[in-house]
Amino acid sequence: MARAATTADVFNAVAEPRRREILDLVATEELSVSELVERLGIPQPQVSKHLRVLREVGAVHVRSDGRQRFYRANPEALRPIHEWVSRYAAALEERFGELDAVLSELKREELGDDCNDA
Amino acid sequence: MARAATTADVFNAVAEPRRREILDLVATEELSVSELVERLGIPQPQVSKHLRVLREVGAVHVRSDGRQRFYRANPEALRPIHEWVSRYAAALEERFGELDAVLSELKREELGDDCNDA
DNA sequence: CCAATATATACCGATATAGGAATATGTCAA
DNA sequence: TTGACATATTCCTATATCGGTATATATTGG
Repeated sequence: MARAATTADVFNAVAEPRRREILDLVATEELSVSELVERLGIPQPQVSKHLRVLREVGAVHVRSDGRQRFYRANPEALRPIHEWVSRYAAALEERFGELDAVLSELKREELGDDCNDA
Repeated sequence: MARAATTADVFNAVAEPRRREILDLVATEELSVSELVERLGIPQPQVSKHLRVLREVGAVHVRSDGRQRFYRANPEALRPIHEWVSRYAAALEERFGELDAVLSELKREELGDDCNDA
């Protein structure tokens, strides 16, 4: 067996930097394929193919208007990623806390090291 | 060019479910390869290969003790994912808010619909 | 109907897998 | 040294890409 399909789940879908870029572009506003092509600076077929992957994992919604198709991000599809990584978020923030502790320690030492067990 | 290497970045590394499973296992406690093999129920070479990928993106730390190697997760490596998906977290939580609103609405209707603009 | 526009799909080539089996490396013990 | 144990690496095959090019499928306007 080879690697899992990019359409297997949203983790695989957004492992591709271009697709994250596309999601970021359509996160706040609806964009047509042409507009995406223009902003990304890559050939239209590639954009369509990336959009297909994003569609198949539900990461984008499409609205047809004439011959244009407007895409927008569907953050709900990112929930599995958010939930998974959130289990580590505490540790990440704890690390910030540790950093703060270290900095405080350094600052205390800097102010005067005559405070050790004296 | 084919797909990006799994070792290219942490997004690709954790796109593989087994590797997320491994990270989850070593998130709270240090585990040897044998213990991982036992808990995952997959052949040892595969575990070692997954661990190698996780190592190469810095997602795990290793400690050698005799002939054993103990692995533990390094949440810091997940920060890019956390930061990226956090930009969508607001939308996700907003949706929770919407859901709450809908539920409240349903509950209010259930309690008595004679309260509408009366 | 025909042409032009907007988008999607098909085909091709190169590559990086993931899984399985076998083997290599490293470490302890007798 | 020899053997057993723990782990890493190598070789193999099948597959699912991703990029590029060409083409198919709407949809609109004249």
